[in-house]
Amino acid sequence: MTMLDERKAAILRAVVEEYIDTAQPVGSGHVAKAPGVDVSSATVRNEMAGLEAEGYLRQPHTSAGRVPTEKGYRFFVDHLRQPRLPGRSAEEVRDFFARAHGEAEQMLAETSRLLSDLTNLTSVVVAPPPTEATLRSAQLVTISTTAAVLVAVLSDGTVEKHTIELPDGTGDERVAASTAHLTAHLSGSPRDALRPVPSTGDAVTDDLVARALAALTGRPHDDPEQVYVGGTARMAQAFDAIETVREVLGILEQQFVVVSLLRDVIDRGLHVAIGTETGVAPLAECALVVAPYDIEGERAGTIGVLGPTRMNYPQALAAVAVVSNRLSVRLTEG
Amino acid sequence: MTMLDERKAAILRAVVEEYIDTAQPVGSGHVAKAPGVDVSSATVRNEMAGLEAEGYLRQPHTSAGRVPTEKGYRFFVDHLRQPRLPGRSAEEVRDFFARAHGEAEQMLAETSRLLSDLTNLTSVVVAPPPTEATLRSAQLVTISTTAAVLVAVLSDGTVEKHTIELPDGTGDERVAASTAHLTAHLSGSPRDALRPVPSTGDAVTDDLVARALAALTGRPHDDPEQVYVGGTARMAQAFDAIETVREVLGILEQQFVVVSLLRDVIDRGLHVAIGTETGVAPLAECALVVAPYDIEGERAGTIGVLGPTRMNYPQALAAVAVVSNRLSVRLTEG
DNA sequence: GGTAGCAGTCGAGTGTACCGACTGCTAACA
DNA sequence: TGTTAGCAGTCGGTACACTCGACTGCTACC
Repeated sequence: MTMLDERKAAILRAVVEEYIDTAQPVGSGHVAKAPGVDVSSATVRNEMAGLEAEGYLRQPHTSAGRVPTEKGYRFFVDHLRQPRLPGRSAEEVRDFFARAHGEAEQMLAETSRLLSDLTNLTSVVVAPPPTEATLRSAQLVTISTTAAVLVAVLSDGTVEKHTIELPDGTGDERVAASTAHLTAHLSGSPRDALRPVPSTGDAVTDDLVARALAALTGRPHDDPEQVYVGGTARMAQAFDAIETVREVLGILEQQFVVVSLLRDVIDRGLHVAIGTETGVAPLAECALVVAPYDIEGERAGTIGVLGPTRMNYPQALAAVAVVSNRLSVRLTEG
Repeated sequence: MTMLDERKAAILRAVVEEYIDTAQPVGSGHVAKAPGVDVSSATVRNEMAGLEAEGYLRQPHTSAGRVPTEKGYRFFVDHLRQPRLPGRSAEEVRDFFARAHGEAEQMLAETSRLLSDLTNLTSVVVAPPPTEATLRSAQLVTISTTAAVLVAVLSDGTVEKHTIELPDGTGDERVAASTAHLTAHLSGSPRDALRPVPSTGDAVTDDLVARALAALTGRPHDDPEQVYVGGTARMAQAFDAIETVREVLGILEQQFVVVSLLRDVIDRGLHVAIGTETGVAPLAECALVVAPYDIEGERAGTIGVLGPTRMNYPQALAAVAVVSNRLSVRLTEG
């Protein structure tokens, strides 16, 4: 069922490659000239008819060449031998991670740009979800007579910030007391399961402590997983139907959709989702290449590129794979 | 020179309004029917010929209607009576700021979405530049045996985070000592002019303190002013030339360009920049409506919308004005 | 089983004619 | 003098016919 004889496979590959290159339906004549296909155009025609019957190819109109279907692209990527990144790009990646500096957030944003540059596609980088880290420190800092900032540092190095309104008549000493109290009772606790803290014996201080705790506990619908999208302009060159561009950009603006899209694909064990495989209707003409990255061996986040179904899969797969590897190393080393 | 008699002004206004509405060159017949123009199409033709000679209008082809030039749009916006936001939109803004919650960053990101929704245009929100705030607190928190996080809280409530590598053999007590030392000597100092701190008498601690200070002092090319761009998909409906969309999206991806563009416009004392007035070549077919917002009476950041030159200026001006006002109030109150 | 060649299909490109929406101009009019 | 009606002219857009070229499927032959 999923098997094709050697010759059909070669012909299918030739069609896909040519179509990726030219974006034009490809005819038997071109295929016959392709390397790896050593038969006449007539034979190619016969085989292509078969491939069409089996759903790998499709004819936009009678008397036109063939275009790959989703199934055709799927076969193509499934039978790709492991692709390598061209030397120049590999070097670019190396350079990037050698020069890379700064905090994780910034690195991820720049990684998005890198991916987009490498592949000439739109790129998506999903930051690691809020970890199950433990609290290392919680500090209240007075900002004005009525407000303070609660700064919480987690064991994974992330920092959370919340603005807290000060109860009337809170002096510096009570703020300090609260900080001490919070740190004493909370440090080491898992971020997601903070225990209530005992009373301090002072009502105002208790109030302040409660407010801080509430800020840490109740996280309403903030905390949307952070996602960095880069190279959206490239979407506009990929399609000539402006309507398609609009729809895809619309999807990309909905961070939540993007995040769950990537997660879904990964969860299904895929590296590539083609057209309707993405499960998102407006992306019917797009394909997505993804890879997870790790921090200290643990699944952390996901990176990927999004482009038209007729994108350069070998290049995209190679770029995503290499970048996710390097990124894992970089983030693990710190 | 910049004056037009009453009738010409009415005709120009009619042309601009009709063109904004239909995106089609408008002919004398339509203008003659417009409210406020009570002359025949023949007279309109005569006047339009004049307006064209003076550079307010332009004919795409002989035998086509007229289209406003930049100068035409400029006259139109300069002679707009102060526009009001339609009731429904005003309500939307009110609701938004009533519901608004969370930290400043998140608010700005959501404000960008709001603006884009109100105007159906691409929106840009530039966060306040790093302030001249003073340091309130600097705390080092150990994350692992080799790394710590430096958390600095500024008087304006912002929090800065830097990862610091720990010198070999730094124990908790030295980290604590460093924190104490930094806080003691730096709190109250302006963020941008941190003084060197005296030695602690311990070499390792001094090393650690120096590293923290370096992290605070040396900010290489991080710190690009934060900017939130929303509704880029709407750019794709605004133009039918895909090439234009691509160019504009390309510009919007360069945060630095966007930030300085807005700043330039504000500095020139403008609220609206039309076409080449933006000073950015690829935006020749775009117009930008901007307004600054304040925090406690001080110029803080800028908001704006970007759209085609034939955008709905009254709506855009009203939306930007109202949102910037409300935002100022909201950010000042805290 | 593979191939050459032929008949047939259909999109894309081209030239022509026509229609409609304009304009500028001129002559009449208040 | 300023306004208007009407007319001649321009030109983009659409419809249509036609050709051209790139395909295909099929059949007959090797």
